[in-house]
Amino acid sequence: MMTRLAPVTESAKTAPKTPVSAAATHGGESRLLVIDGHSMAFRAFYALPPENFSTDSGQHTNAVHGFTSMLLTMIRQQKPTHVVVAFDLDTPTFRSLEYTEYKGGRNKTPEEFYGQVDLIIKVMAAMNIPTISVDGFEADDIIATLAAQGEAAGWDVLVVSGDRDAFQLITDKVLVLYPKKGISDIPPMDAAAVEAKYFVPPNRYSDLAALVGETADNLPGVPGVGPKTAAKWINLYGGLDGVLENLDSIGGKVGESLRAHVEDVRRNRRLNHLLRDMELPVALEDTVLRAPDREAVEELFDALQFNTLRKRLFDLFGEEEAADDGEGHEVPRHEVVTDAAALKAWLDAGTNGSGAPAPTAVEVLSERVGLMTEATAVALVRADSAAVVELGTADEALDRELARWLTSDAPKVAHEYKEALKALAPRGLALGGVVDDTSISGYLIQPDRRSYDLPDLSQVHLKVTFAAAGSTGAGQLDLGLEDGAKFADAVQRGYVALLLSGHFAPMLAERGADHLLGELELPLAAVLARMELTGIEISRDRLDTLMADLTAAMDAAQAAAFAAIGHEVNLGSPKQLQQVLFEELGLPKTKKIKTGYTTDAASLKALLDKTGHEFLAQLMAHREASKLRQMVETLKKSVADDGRIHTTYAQNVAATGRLSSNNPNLQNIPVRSEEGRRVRDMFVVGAGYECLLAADYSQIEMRIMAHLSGDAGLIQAYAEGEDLHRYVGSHVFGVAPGEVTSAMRSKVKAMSYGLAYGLTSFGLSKQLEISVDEARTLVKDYFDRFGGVRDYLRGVVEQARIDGYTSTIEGRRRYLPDLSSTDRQLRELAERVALNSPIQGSAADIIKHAMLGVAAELDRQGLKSRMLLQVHDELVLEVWPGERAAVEALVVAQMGAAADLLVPLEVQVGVGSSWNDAGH
DNA sequence: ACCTGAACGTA
DNA sequence: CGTACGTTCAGGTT
Repeated sequence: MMTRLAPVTESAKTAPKTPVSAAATHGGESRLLVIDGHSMAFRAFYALPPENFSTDSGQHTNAVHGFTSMLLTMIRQQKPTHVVVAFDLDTPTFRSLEYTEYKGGRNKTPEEFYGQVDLIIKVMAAMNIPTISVDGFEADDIIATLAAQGEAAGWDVLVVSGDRDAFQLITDKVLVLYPKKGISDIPPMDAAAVEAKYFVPPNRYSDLAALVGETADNLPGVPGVGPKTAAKWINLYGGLDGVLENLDSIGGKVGESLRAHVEDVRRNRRLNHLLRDMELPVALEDTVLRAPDREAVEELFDALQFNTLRKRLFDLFGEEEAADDGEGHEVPRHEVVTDAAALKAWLDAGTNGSGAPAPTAVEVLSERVGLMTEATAVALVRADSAAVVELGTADEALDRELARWLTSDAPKVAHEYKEALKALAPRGLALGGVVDDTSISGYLIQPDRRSYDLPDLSQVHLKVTFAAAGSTGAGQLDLGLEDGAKFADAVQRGYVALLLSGHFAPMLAERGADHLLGELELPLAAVLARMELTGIEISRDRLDTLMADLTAAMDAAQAAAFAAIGHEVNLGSPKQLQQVLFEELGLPKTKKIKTGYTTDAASLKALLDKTGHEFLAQLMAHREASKLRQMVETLKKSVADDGRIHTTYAQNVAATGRLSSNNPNLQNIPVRSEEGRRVRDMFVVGAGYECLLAADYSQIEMRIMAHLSGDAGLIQAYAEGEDLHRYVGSHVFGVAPGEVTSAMRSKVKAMSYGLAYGLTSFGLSKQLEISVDEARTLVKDYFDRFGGVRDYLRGVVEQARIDGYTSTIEGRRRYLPDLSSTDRQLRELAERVALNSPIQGSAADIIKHAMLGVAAELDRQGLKSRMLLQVHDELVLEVWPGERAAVEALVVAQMGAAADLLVPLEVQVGVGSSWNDAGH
């Protein structure tokens, strides 16, 4: 069994950089890297946007760039001694001659891909890496033959392919690197991984594929037979031959199906069998990894405009580039530190330098324990050396030394600091002195990215593609990598975080965002970690009762709905509902959507009012009950062993600066409906505590609007403590405050909030069910009275167009390039975003400050009460007996003082034994 | 196995 | 044709 997937040295302190050519010649073991050229070129093509990679002459190079980058990463990580790339030809193969539809039905090759394979072959030639293609055969056969030859010679073989047929090659000596997505995530598949995924050993994979079929190759399998059924048969009869011999003993519909398609299966098996005994034009020994042809690389990479890749290539092969800036992306080797003295020596070596000590990256390795994670080792990475400390070794001196340093002010860089804290906590370890978390600094620089994974950030900001070697984050497949590979992977991640941190620092400074990172987000991460670890208590009794009630309500509504139309239908399927509502019952059509006509709640309500059809009433009742039931079911599943729910807050998801909550989402627990509030009633005070306390800001977004706009009228209203909507209503409608009717008040309320979202007259008319003209007049009257608001809103968009971004009161930016888009829809959306972001974002800034204040004050006063939840403008705390008054006072004080606005920040507080009771 | 759209809960 | 999210399901595609 080959286990080492990345180089590990235990005593490499003196050799931080190891050119591959040296690695290739020392030691007796040979490692062959075989690459499926076309499939990886395609992966690279789809992983990188073609528009970002082209030469001045217009030749697209995204596939070439991605392929080369992937190859360099592979060579660096896997340290092969031999490398070869196999390509398909366009000519017919023995497979397409037997079965003309083979690989048919594929989409046409995109235009941008043309010519890139030829360029890849040229790059390989310049790198002195042999490429092989053989007329009449596929790359897969070449690969299989090479793997067989390598294995026969006693070598380790790594096959890089995006084609699943390669799985049949896996043995103790042969691993397949199969890209999961793109080219940055290529986990190794070994026999265990194949079995885990397909339930058969690798040598039976082709049997399975023959039964199931392979859409990519246009090979249909047996209808109704998926991997599970196929694996069952194969394991029962000892392979496909056994299955075919026992055709008649397989019963059921699938058995019939199999007998009807047995010829397809035989054909599939013939076609997916890979040849392992081809005559190849290149001998195994000729694939030895040599130094690249420097001149050829220079010339070719000049033409391709590959400057970063050129540097990486020469760094990798140990050739010094002229004027090396010392920033070569070479991951330092690591040592596994096993005693306190060695750890201290390593740590001291990093702090002895003159001037300010350079930060050390801290990457925590962890394993899942139930719903929680627990640290198993810590990787410490500096620019030129790295150390790994395993936890739980029972070496107390080592543990003490590590704990001392982790807690100390020694500057540290992390990626996902909060997760590190949560993993370290169960081992009694803290983490101090963290000066950067690249998942957060990356977010502050560019808050609307989808992902802040290290590979993504690295690709975007450093232009370095690096492949995650294996199990990294939680929830990923643990392929049973040896510790060494995991450590090397963690060191690599730490190293990339270190590079990113250095890259981000000047960007943050330039934006004036240092304080957002250092004084807001990083301290907040520690507060959030504690909240997440604490969780909130759930009442089992209430949960079970509610489940039962909702199930009964759902079933009753479903039965009544079926009775109303005389047959069954999937009430959860919009498609089937459309059929029933608009075709069967012939009800009037609702608003058009992509897939037909909407069946959303508002439309159903309108239809019910119009027609009074019983089905509609029952459908709506069913929707509400099943929705709630599903929510309760999900909550039930996320109750941990301690009887509490531990959500996870994301600090880098909402582009405005808000937190988001997931697993489960505790920021969307119902509150409006009576039934919904029963869900909120399941959240109760924990044993030993006195009550829950909920504190929320009153109208924080409107107050921010008043502050930002400086509108005298709004400021006065808040200063006088008036009912804001009543006050505004009296001015807009020109009546005395006492004469503002509830209809007037709700119109004004809708408009006030709408303005903060970039509401249009059209939208307002829709919401208030008035004419557009009426809405327009309302807006005009509003702005006549509150001109500051109009001027502010207008100014925000203008300024954002000039600057390219909006800012919150703390200087949190959101970039809005679409403000200058020629696409009207995009542009107007960006305008609404520009209106909303400073308001929503400033509210987020404020409550984040409040959380830091509350946490600090609880701590300072030595109280045992604790913060549990944040819901955008609300905090929920668990109060220790006797601390209620003190907690209430400090929460009000800290939330109220979280920002210095032109209007007061009002805080409402409630207490109770459940979250619902504490609300108001 | 993965993705998208519709729907709906919150602020 | 107000903003910001997360989750679920169905239905469609690997």
